[in-house]
Amino acid sequence: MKLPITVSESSREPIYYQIETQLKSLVISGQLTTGALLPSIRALSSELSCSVITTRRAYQNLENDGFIETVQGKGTFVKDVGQQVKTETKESVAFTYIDKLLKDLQMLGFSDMEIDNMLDKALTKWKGGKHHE
Amino acid sequence: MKLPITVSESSREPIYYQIETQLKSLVISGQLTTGALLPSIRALSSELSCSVITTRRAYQNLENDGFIETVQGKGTFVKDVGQQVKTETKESVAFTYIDKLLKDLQMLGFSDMEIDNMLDKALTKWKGGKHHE
DNA sequence: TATACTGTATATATCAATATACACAATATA
DNA sequence: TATATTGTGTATATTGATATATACAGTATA
Repeated sequence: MKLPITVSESSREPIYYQIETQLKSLVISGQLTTGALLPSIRALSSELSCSVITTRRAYQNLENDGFIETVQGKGTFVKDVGQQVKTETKESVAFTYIDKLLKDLQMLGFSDMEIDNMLDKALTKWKGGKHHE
Repeated sequence: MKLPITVSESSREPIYYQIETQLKSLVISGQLTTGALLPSIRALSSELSCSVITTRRAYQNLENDGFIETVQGKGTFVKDVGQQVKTETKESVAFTYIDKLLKDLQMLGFSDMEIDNMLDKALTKWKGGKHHE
């Protein structure tokens, strides 16, 4: 099972955190359903060209947060996450992301109108080009 | 001279990098002009409740990138950055930020229309509430 | 019962952040 | 006009977080 997860070497966020965040997104968005078997830490570390310890740490943090469950020798599985928790988490995370973007763009010196225009343009391009990349 | 710089303790980006990024934004947005004296590494570290070494590292990286210049015993000053470089950097950085947001929102499972609506709403709120915070 | 797959634990290297002592430049003041 | 003081940036040593390789242990299956 190959998951749509990527890590950026140039990002300053820890690799384990990049993995953790994306896996959490896959769970709360429903792309990974309850009981699903996740890739083994070895398979994932090979896929992402990182250490087993790094994928392990991501899994462990998610287990501590109640999103997944690991069983020695068997594998790691998605736990049941209530629909309400999913929705609330999604919206909360989305708000945080958007808010940060607006702050960053303002600090770069863009006006409200410029921000508006850039977002419009980016969205149009995004909708059109998403499936060809 | 108090600069509009903040560091987030919960962010997983290194503190020196948060400072570096925001200072660079202030320079390329023109909010800090050529020759301007930056706060001393001690003043800034005190303001941000971090170590002198951390602010120092941000300044040093910016010096290596040609944005500022430090003089032993005197202080740190903004270097002359060409208008073209400023504009290009601004647009490039903005594009990177927006692209990342769209990717993140998609991974959270939002549809194009939902993303559109969320951004619209956030922008409206942003324009209205910006000056009251 | 061998082997091939799971997750787990230990030790090591590098990066991020810190406190503290050092060196250079401007300035107040005796 | 010395020189003490206070402001700059700089260098060293130490702690904690991040990432790694490698050896260990549990589980399923050929």
